[in-house]
Amino acid sequence: MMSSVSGSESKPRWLDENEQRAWRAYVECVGDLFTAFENDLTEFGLTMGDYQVLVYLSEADDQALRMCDLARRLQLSPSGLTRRLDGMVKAGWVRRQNSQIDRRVMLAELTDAGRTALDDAAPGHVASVRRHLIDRLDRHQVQVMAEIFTAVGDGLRKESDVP
Amino acid sequence: MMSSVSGSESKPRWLDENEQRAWRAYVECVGDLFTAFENDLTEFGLTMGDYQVLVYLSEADDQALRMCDLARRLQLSPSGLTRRLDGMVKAGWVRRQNSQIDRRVMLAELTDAGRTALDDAAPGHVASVRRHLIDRLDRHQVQVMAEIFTAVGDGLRKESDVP
DNA sequence: GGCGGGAGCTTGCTGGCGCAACTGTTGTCG
DNA sequence: CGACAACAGTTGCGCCAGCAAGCTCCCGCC
Repeated sequence: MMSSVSGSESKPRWLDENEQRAWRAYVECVGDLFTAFENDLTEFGLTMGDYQVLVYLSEADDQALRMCDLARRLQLSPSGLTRRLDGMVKAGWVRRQNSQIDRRVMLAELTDAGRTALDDAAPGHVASVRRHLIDRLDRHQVQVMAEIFTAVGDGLRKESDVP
Repeated sequence: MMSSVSGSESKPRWLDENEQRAWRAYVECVGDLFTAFENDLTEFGLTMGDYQVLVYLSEADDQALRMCDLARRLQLSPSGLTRRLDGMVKAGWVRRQNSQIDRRVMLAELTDAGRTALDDAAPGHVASVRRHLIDRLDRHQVQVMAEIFTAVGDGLRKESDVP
């Protein structure tokens, strides 16, 4: 008892028809959507994970981010990021660098090869996102989609840092 | 070059601001949302994967489905399903059964324990879905969410069975 | 000023899943 | 009828990611 989920045990407010449709469609779609993006990216020798790393690094001030910050943005555990970077370092896209300011910190820095890989893949990836997702929606749906996921994302973030 | 994605290489139609917002919010949210559901389900000793198996079996005619049909609905590879069922059989929620009609086929059948596990978890899971997702949206947003993901899902299905 | 708590990263272990290869079964076509 | 393609499921292998433990290093507090 007193779980975060309980309180509903008394009276489970089920989903109405519309909610049900939204939920089922979402659950059944999300996985396939992800693998569709992954498949399209293999052409460039990248995974979605790799691609996101490249994007975040390319947007960072010195093309570099602290591991922990990067991990948070990628929603990845520390160990997960360590290993993903292992691969990307070996591929030559990223360089590890010790921070001068805080010697605990490891910086992940985008290499020229990494920037090139991103530039090569970006058009294809955007096209993929359009083809599978964006271009299937009208302006209004895109607008609402943004609202939905910022709202949900905010909610999740709010909950997780209460403790 | 000569990729399936190409045709866009000539002129990469980038995402406008709204599309960008929708896409980023989506990507950054989806993972956390999934793990939120998973965390809430651990309370009942289930994963999202287990839960979905239970749901689909409980909705099937004889509380049973062919492995391949189940795999398709779960968007899971054959081997993936084999192993997931291994766990669920050991947990006593599902029974394997040879089909009389087609001896290649293995049926996955819901046990009474499985039905009970589902009934126990369902209210909490629905509450979780409400808390993290549905109740953060208004009626219209829910409506549009259903539209979005049925449209995208249809698109994905259409593409994948062209070959 | 040094000491304890906590932050940041890595490593060993484990579990889940996809791919490819294999077995057994069915269906089809000459 | 007999051969061959296609289908259903399982198994070996490898990859990726999370958790827990361990190391180094920072910082606040006595």
